[in-house]
Amino acid sequence: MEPHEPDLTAVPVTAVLAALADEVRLQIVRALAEGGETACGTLDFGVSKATRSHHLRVLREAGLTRTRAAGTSRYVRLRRDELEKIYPGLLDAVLTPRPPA
Amino acid sequence: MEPHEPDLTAVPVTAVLAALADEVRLQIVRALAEGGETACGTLDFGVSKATRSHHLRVLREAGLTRTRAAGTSRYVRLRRDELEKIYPGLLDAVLTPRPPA
DNA sequence: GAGCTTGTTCGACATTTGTCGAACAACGGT
DNA sequence: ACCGTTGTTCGACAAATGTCGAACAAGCTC
Repeated sequence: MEPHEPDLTAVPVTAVLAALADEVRLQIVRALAEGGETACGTLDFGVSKATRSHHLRVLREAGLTRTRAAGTSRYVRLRRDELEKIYPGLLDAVLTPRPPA
Repeated sequence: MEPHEPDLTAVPVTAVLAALADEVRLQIVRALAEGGETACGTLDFGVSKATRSHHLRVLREAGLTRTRAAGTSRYVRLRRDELEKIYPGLLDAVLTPRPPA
């Protein structure tokens, strides 16, 4: 089945925000922003495989990531350009490790 | 009791995003962004008083709004400047009615 | 083909969240 | 002092959400 990667314009803003409003998913997004395309297995943040898979699906269905299958692995990457186009500044606002107080 | 309006730097990003990741609260934020300081009662989006009060508290405790009491009313306003300082671009990215596809 | 690796899916479960009505509190006007 | 207006708080409840282990699926290697 297709990985269900929606058109970003078809995803409600609230869904995008909700996808980012989780500590684990934010860590994933930060890792992807820094490391580019990454194998799922590399994204280990202290949760089980099942939970990680769940979070990756949420991100994917919110239009934040794309997934490419290769062998037994799956490679995930951020849809930065599209995101920047539709929600300019969003990622930067959220990704900066510690915003200047 | 004080309305519990936290220092924005003390609120985790996920809490800010979660506060924005709700349709009703987004409508409230949009109304505040457009209309400036607004009486609670004016913010009617088809939910009960109790629910509206709940949403306003979530926004306040996420550091997004400030509340001022006057008579029997309470006036709410967006903390735009602080928000812009700590999460530059966030509000704009979220507030624009329909971003250009 | 057997076995290992890599992920997804399937319940199950506890927690959180959005919603409401009702009760309560504070203030203003008559 | 009463009453109406404006909001908050208190359960209660249903729905959504994050988490896990176990089972399953798909691919690679020996």
